[in-house]
Amino acid sequence: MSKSSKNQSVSNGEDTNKRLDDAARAGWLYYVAGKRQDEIAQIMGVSRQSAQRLVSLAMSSGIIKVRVDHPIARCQQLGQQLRDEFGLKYVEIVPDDPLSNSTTTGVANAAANELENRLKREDPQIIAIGTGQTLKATIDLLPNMNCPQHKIISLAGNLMPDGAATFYSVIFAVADKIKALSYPMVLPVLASSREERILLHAQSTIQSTLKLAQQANIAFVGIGDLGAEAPIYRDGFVSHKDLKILQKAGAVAEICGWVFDQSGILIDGLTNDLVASGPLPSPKSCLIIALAKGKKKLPGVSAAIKGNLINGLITDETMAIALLKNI
Amino acid sequence: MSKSSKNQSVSNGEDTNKRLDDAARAGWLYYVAGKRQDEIAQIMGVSRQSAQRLVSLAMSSGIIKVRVDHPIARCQQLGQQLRDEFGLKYVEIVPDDPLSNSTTTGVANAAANELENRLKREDPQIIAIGTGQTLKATIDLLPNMNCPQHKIISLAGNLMPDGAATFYSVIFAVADKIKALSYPMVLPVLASSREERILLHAQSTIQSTLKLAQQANIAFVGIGDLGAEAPIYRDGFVSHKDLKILQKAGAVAEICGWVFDQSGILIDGLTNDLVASGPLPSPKSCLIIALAKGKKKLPGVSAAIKGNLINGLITDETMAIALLKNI
DNA sequence: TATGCGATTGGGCAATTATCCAGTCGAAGG
DNA sequence: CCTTCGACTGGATAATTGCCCAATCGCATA
Repeated sequence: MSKSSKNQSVSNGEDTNKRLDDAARAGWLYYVAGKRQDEIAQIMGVSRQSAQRLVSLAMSSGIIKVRVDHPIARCQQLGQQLRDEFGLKYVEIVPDDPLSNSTTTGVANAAANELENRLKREDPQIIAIGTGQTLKATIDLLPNMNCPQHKIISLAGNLMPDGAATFYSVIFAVADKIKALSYPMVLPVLASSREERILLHAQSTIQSTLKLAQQANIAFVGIGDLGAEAPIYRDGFVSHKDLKILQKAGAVAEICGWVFDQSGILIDGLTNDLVASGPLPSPKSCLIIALAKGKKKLPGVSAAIKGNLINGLITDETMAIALLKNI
Repeated sequence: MSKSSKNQSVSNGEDTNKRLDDAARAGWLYYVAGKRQDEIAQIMGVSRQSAQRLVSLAMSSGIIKVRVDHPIARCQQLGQQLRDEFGLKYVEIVPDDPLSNSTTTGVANAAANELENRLKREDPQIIAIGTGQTLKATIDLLPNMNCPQHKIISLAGNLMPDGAATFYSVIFAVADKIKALSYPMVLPVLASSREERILLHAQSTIQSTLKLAQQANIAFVGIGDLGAEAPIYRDGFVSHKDLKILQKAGAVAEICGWVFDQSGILIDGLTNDLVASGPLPSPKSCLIIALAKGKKKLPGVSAAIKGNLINGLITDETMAIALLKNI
């Protein structure tokens, strides 16, 4: 396993490996063995500052994974209430973080945890993945694994309107990390016309990916709001004009590009006619977990639950409380 | 972040829960959300010192679990060499810790990790557990889980010679933590005579436990040295005189009370005639992982491998290197 | 060989965290 | 009602960690 890998770059490769190796060792000594940084420096024969840098690198490069193994009562209770109230199959609530406005911390960790659990299963799983910031953060938190028995399916198109492959990395990163078969959707998020969509979907590779997506056991999706800063607008998938039209039509959010109203009903006739993603998996056969944090997503989450678009949720306390208040 | 933390009063349950809950939240904010302790203090409405205490409690009480997700090259390589050289099925090497003489750090973590992986499986596992300090530390590191599908079998007697239940806690603690069926061996480690052993083993509950132990899929055992500070002597299971006799007879170590010589061959006729533990599971059907760290255990580990008593090993770099040198 | 450039290093110091300690609170008991 | 005891608190302070910066190193290029 640890053979000297073919050097990819003259200056990097070997060197970077060595450094990460040292970082891992330093991180181990610090977090597992409980050494102080100056002790680590002594053990590893470097200066204290270098030891500090290694420990810090270990943490920031994700070598060190931390999890909290305690049912935080309030979160547990909120989760149970949500399950009961809305008939959700899976709910995970993470603690609030009032001083931060990150929309991923915590939620991404919890999602990575659940995803990892799935991946540890021996029976082959078909795992569908949407796109978005939170999903990206989730994958970043995933450890390296070896799971050739599973299949990872991209649920949404991965291309930017100009053909660039920005979000590509989500599905590729995950496949790379866990050594599973991956099925990306090499498509734009929205086709430029109904005809194009038909053409795109006629491709045999896309056909089989779409088919697999319908058989997914579990799906992780983000929920995009449709406010002024809507991700699909900000990322250039829909024009400002189209965004306004969607808002007028009562659209509150989207999942994998599928736009829906406050009752969770897909809005026909507008951008939904162009969405290149396949239909969302059926909540009857698939656990569809939405990752959502932040006030802006409340209407979307609420609607997605009402419309039975999702049957699982990972969010934070504030959202949980708001959902329960809205009943 | 090493010393202190001993306040484990047996007082008010409700109160302790609340405190642990707060600790979990503080730990989450600190390690997952990356807040500073004064921010946590502000968020949770306590003084900075109290926040510090909560974070510290979260860590020392094991609510916070840390793992290193990186193949440390040197350890990987040593592990592979050991697998190849001795035909072991499972080897895990943890980094050295030259400044500490703990015999559990690292090894216990790695064992807890492997055990946890097993427990996450859905197909029912029969998991056998020996006794000893390292096993105890391993269980302490295990998170709470819910695995009613598995069975946990105690491999060795759990009673002190005077009937006290000192090591009881290992098997009970594990069963409690993971909600699995547990089969303790309510026996002394050594019977006082051959006749007593027959009597003890005739009990139907013991019978079924012994039978289950033979069907184990995986076993975690410690290796006890038989030097002047031999655990089975120190803990009062054998007298000083018997220890001397065993040493004279060429005994180098014991697993679950079964004493063997430097070739890993069980020594007949002495204390082995009194061992209340059932026979060790067969390495043909069971993955028997020994947990061993520390120079004193080298002869024992080497012998156990030679005699095919074990087919798995979790140890540290020093031991690994020493084993490879001994070939 | 000299030179430029980016990465790395360790000193110095600020920020953060850990611990000491005396005072307070509350429960248990006289 | 008072005392004792143990746990908890916050102020003060020590210990540890994080970061800036100038010096240096490694290396590719002129």
